[in-house]
Amino acid sequence: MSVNSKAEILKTLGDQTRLRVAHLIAASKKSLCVCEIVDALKLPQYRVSKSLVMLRRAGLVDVDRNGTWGYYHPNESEKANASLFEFVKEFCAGEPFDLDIDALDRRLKLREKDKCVVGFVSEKELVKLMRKKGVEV
Amino acid sequence: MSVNSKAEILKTLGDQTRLRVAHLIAASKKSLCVCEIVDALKLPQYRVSKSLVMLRRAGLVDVDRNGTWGYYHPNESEKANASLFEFVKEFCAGEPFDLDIDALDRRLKLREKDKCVVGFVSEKELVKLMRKKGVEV
DNA sequence: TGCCTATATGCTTATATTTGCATATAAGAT
DNA sequence: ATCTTATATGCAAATATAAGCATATAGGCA
Repeated sequence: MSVNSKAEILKTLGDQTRLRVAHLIAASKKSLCVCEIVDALKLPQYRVSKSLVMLRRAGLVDVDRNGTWGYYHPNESEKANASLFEFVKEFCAGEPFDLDIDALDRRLKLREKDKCVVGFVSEKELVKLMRKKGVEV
Repeated sequence: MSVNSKAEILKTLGDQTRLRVAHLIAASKKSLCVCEIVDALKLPQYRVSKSLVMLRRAGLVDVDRNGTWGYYHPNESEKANASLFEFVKEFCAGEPFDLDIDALDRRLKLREKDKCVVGFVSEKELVKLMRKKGVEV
């Protein structure tokens, strides 16, 4: 791989939004739906969406589409990515990034049969839905 | 460390010139003098110099100054950097980056008592000096 | 003193990037 | 068919960045 494409990968990760998104995808064992990422990071949808496009262009993530819903996960077809995502996880270990993971984990509790079944939800709605579902808030 | 400064580190590495410079510093066991880097990468001096400033600002490298000469090495005072440089070495392992290492190794043969004693030298001069010194070209 | 040489830096231009907003697309439900 | 919802994208403005060249600084040496 050229010097340029290696640099391009790091540049893509070198942005707050994209790094948080990539870290979430790296750290989560599941494929993540866009609205789950949006809610976990509390960022505008278009920003997450654009970040995902760039991560995809850099060959880092891939998407499984299921109707309108898109599930993002590390792109395993590039075998170098395994260690890259390991690095991202380690590099982002600790305080500020952990909070994203926590928020994601809560949000994932709304899944049914391991699939996302709601779109964006505010914190208030999230709590309401968790109560209704009977999961720990 | 904030999300921002982590992203900043990756952004700093996400540039062809800076990545090549960082890789050279990561892969070399020795502190490298600016002119050695310039010659190994065959890039304009100001470009290498500016790259080093940015790598330093990002906390990645540090310099020991010896008169006009500057010797750059990984900044060990940030303990997270050890694994970061390990990553850079692995990430850049292989073809295009290896050529930089080869060029550096040749250039380092001109050192005396492990110190750089010449400034920029062209390929032609390099060969001449190596012959004069009696080292393998 | 004045001249080299190693390295850093200021300035300019061209180009890229980020952000935000509005809107498009497209699938599903009523 | 229409409405809603999930996701993507086009555009404009503000800002940042990279590249190149010229020049500054500053140490060592004649």
